[in-house]
Amino acid sequence: MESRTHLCGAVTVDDVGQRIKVCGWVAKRREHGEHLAFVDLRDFSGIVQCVVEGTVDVRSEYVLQVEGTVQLRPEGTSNDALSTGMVELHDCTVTVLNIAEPPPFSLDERAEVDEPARLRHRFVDLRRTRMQDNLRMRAAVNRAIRHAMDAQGFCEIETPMLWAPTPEGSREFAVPSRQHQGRFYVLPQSPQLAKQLLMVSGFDRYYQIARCLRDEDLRADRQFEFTQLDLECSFATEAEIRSFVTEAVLDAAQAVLGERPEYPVTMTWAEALDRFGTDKPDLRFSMELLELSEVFAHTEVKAFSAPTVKALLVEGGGAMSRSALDKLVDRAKELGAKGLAWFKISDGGAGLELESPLAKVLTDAERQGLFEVTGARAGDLIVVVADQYRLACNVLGQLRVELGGKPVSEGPYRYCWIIDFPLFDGTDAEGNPEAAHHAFTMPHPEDLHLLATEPLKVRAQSYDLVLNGWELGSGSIRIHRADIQRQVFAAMGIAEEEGTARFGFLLNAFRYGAPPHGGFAFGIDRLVAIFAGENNIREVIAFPKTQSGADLLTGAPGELSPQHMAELGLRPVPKAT
RNA sequence: GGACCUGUGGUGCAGCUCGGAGUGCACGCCGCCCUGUCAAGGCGGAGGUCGCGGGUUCAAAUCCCGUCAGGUCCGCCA
Repeated sequence: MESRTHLCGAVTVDDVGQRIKVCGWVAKRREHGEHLAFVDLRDFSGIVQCVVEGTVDVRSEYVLQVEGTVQLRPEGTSNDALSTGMVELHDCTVTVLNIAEPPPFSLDERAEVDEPARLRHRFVDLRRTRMQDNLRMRAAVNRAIRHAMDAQGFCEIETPMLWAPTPEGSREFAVPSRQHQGRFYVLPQSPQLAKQLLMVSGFDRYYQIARCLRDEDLRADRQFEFTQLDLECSFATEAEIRSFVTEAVLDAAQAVLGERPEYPVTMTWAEALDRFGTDKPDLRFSMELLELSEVFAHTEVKAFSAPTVKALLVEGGGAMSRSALDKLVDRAKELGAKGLAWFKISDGGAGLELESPLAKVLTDAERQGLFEVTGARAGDLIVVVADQYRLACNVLGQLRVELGGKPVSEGPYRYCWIIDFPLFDGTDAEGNPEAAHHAFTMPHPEDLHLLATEPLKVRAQSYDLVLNGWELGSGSIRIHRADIQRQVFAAMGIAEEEGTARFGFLLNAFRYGAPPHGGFAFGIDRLVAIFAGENNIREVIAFPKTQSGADLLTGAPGELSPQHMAELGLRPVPKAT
């Protein structure tokens, strides 16, 4: 005899009359004296009500097997909130499979629980419907992605977790070697180099749902360990690669949301920055950046004497209090702006009027230009940042989301592709351009001639996928030819020997017939969080770490025994005081 | 590395400005009552190092300084 015949949430009116067995945890017990008691039994699928004619010695979260007869509930006692609300179990034989202490917090969905408490008792927290649903949704997303990649001819290949230190962008986790004391493996920040080697090997289309590790500070959307769909393919154009990824993310959405989101729009990096002030625009709302540079081109106002003057129109923002505006100014400064000018718009009878510390110093033409460009109406607020172009865009782009946006997880789901990124993003301490993506990114063919002369103007064949203002991932066409790689290294001030030292095994492999190739990787944690309606990826990770990188359940990071340390050739350094 | 917010019985909160006995609310827990409830209901009870340390004061959950933990963000994250 099997121990259960039905899942709790799957008992229906079709089962009426049958003798069935269910297993689960006691969600709730309601006693009505010595003749009647109700036990709500819960498993991941839902709750079924068991009617006990008498008393029953069970408590919350006891683990039970209940054998009972399915009956329709008496007239007027059905419960619409339950999938099984029309039925209940009678003549129950209750077997206590295990007792349980009272849970450390309520498992009821309506209860708000302190996150540290949830993390300390994650095994209980994961019993809750929310977490069950999130992790099962994650499994469904993985399944859909695997299916999509398989259907598009990709081959799943695993790559090592113990890899060689290859200083790239992010800080790597190091693993000391026992057999080679004083030497270290690192955990991969991504399978980037491995998958490029696989292209040289002729695997043509590779993918992997890969764990990546980066020893950088944590955020709501960042954990040390995260999971990416990592893919690479040979002999494919940039557009083809984006199409492969698009299929995967649209299929994933369809699998868990039941409908296919709009096909992603494609926008250049330059356009995204100009219109939305960011390379990860949230396209669910407009409120685009407004260009005031012309209006203030010859201004006497010091605050606006800058290469770029841009603004946001906050409809209805005129109602903001002075202290709220002060906070906004502080926020702009935190984001790097020198300041933030604001103008409340009101109707003065004879036309629109400005209320602002700067209202008096504007000329009539500037005032007029401000109204014309923004199209502001009474009750609105205009905020203005004047600065270098990139900075002004970035600050307003961030404020745009904070003033007009909504949580990332709320629909609709608006994917977009951002293309034509700059190859280099600023310069390092020695004035050398730094790779925006990585050092193997293929320059835009039309811009190759600028590499030596104006490297910061070179566009890259790289592309990001963005969903509702979150960067899901990025990819690029890689450099497969040694001559172009030399040019890029030269532009970055990397001597040939240095490039060889850092990436030697890859460059060496490229000498043996590297095909043209490119790829992509996107964060599955972020994708699932958005689909699950969560604003934090910890909610879609079974055992996440806190912002300081601690695991409150296991106590990690922990200490090693002196013996273990010695075996690894490690000696604790006294803490600096 | 930095900014801000939070920390009060098992859980969620109030109390903190303006110092006066661990004061209050809801849930949970324990006991009793209750034959149709479903976040059941009624009565009773237990449960506290107010994160920790120091300072001010006759007196500190409350004011000050430091520190720890958690969160959000800046830096960082090719």
